[in-house]
Amino acid sequence: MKRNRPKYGQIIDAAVIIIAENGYHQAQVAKIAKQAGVADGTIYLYFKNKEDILISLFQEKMGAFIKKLAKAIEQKETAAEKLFILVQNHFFTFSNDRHLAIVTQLELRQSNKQLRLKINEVLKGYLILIDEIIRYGIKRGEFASQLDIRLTRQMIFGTIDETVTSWVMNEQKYDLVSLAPAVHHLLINGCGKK
Amino acid sequence: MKRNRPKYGQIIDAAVIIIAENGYHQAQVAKIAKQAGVADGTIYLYFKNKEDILISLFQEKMGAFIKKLAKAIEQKETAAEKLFILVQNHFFTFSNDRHLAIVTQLELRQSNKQLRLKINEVLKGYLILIDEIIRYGIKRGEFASQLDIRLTRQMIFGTIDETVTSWVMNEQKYDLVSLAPAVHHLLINGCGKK
Amino acid sequence: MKRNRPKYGQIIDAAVIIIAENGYHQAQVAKIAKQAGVADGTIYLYFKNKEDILISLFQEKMGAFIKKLAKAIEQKETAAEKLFILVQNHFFTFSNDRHLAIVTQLELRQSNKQLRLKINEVLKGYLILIDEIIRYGIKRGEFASQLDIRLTRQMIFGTIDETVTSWVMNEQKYDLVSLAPAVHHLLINGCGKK
Amino acid sequence: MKRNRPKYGQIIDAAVIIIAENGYHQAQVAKIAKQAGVADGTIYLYFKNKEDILISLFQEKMGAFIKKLAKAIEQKETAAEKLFILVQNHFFTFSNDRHLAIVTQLELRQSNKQLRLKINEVLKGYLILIDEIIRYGIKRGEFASQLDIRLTRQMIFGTIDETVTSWVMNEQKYDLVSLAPAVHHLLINGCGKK
DNA sequence: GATGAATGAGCTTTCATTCAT
DNA sequence: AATGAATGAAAGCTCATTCAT
Repeated sequence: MKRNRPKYGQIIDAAVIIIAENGYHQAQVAKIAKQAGVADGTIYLYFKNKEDILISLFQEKMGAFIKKLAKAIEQKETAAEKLFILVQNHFFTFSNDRHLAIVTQLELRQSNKQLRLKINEVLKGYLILIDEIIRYGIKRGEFASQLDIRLTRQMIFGTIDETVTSWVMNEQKYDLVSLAPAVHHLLINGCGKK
Repeated sequence: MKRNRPKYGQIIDAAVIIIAENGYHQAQVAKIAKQAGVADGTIYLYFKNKEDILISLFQEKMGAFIKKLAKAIEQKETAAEKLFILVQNHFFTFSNDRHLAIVTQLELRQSNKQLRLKINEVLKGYLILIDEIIRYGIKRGEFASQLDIRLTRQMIFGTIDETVTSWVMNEQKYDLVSLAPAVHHLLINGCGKK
Repeated sequence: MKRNRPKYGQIIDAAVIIIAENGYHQAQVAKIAKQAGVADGTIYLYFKNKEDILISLFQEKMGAFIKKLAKAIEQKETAAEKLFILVQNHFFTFSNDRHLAIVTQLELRQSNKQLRLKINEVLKGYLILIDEIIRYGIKRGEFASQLDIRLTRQMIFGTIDETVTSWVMNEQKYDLVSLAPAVHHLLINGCGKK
Repeated sequence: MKRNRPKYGQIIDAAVIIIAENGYHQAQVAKIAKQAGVADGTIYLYFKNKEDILISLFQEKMGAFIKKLAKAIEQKETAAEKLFILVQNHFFTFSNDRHLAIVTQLELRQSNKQLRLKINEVLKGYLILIDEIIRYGIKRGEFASQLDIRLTRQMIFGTIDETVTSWVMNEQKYDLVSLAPAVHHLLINGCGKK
């Protein structure tokens, strides 16, 4: 299996760095190959084409994040706690990998519709986690019973995403993780019973 | 002044149509020129370069929207009403100009960091409107006094933006404006006192 | 019309020279452009792609030759005379444009099936001329009445083509035109009544 | 001797199949290796490079054919009979190996001048057979004494070759062997005394 | 002898921008 | 002011060949 061989990960990590440092449109395959310490052609032994690098990158990095997140959420008892874990983990993960933050929040969004559809496919796993928390919260009576699941999910995801994007565009110059409680509070309020 | 001559608006309107129908990366200057009914070279009598068309497009369209929005908000008494007007106008405006919705929510986000910084410059006017509502709501005692202005603004903008983007990506197949009350409710909850 | 503007012919003539001198696989677009005295991109204002240059080249050069040939053949009374004109003109034309001879006899045959099908389309006009002479000869009683048209055409074309190809592969070091009478004699014999 | 080891023939046979089914330009070494059931690198234990496979292919296949042909021709008494055997055997051989027919008539002609010169080297053996028949026919008084050997050979080879190529390009949808008598008749006529 | 992962040179085409008319 | 023909830089991908195992 290709994705278990060391060069696979090497190339993806190189892509993250090159895209973060040069921008999406200046991230030529040749640059990525050089950063990964392989020949240009080697890239194509592991990836179908350039787009495939980007999709794989997103799948690997976000997939791992979502899996870790799902486990952490499971541990918690209340919907409020679960939502807090989600916000905090999200902020923590991107704080710890600033290159990845730039790539997912800014650069990968410059890709074409085709690629973004594949990215959304991956994101679906994340959105499902949010949906589950909302339903759980309603069932437990923590959240208002008349909540529209889709809109509430859009509020939660939109707020978190906008917060991270703002932080990245401000060149990550304040501490993101410490915002988690306040953001969580806003969201809980939004979901809460009046 | 160039922006008062008829061809200026003609070219911007052509750009909106061409980008919406062909996507950002397939919106060549030649196509825009043809749609606008001018020669390729004529574009450069009105705009410095291609990026300048896109920035101007955003300035013209969003600028007009923000101005209109500011006036409508002024009319309302309470922060909750003001926020409702903001949400509803936002949804209404994009519902009525579906080309513009595609361009601002999907296509223009594929531009490079450089361009997006300029776009954010324009958006700042919109964000200030949000900030004013939040402050006004706190001052009037409608909103919780401990609200973090920036985070709250990010929640409001993030939620609205995510809602519109989802609607565009779902090919605008449901009614966006009718979501305004529910979205407003979520946001007011988020801002509200416990 | 593009094919009437001077650069159209300029590029085709440049392609003939470059292909003849460098071979089909070493005839890069950049080389052709340079030889034609235009920019690389200019090529694409006149031709859809590289293959289109080659097809157009063949159409222009062979098309003109076939047209000229048809006129010359018309002038002659007997099938034998017509056939002689065909052989002689064929040899004469390629003798006078040695670059073209190399391109059509050697280099263009290295193209892919796709291109060769288009080339055959053009050649059809030539083969029709041969067919007409054969039918005319049979009708006039010059040629044997039981001749199979297709096979006879293949003999005539095959013989002429092989003769020219041999001459080109021998680096054109003998006089091709002076072979016309002997070749004609062979063919007439082949077609003749016993 | 390498050409006596089983993998040598295996690779050549694989090459014929791959080239016939994929075309010259789509016949990558990797594909040939896979078809032959060997590793890519193994090819280079038996052949100097890719071109060497093609030359060897032609040598092996055409060499065997020419040898067989020479023997068959020897058996016959008259030049006319010998020529008939040649035409018939030629048609028969390619009828029976349609892959080989595609490769020699269409695909190998897409090779570069270099390779075709080597191919011509092999073909020389075939052309010599033709020459011998012509000389024999003249000597025996069957053929016209003033025949130009080279031109007559070009007529014979050109006619046969064109007939086979046409048959291949028509997707081999008629019976080639049954054309032998008519083709033979044309050629004999061409060679004959008036 | 056999393998197959790795190499890296090489080329067509697009398109924003210019400038002579 | 307006035109539109001409420019030319820039990059993803293929595949014959090698060589460590």
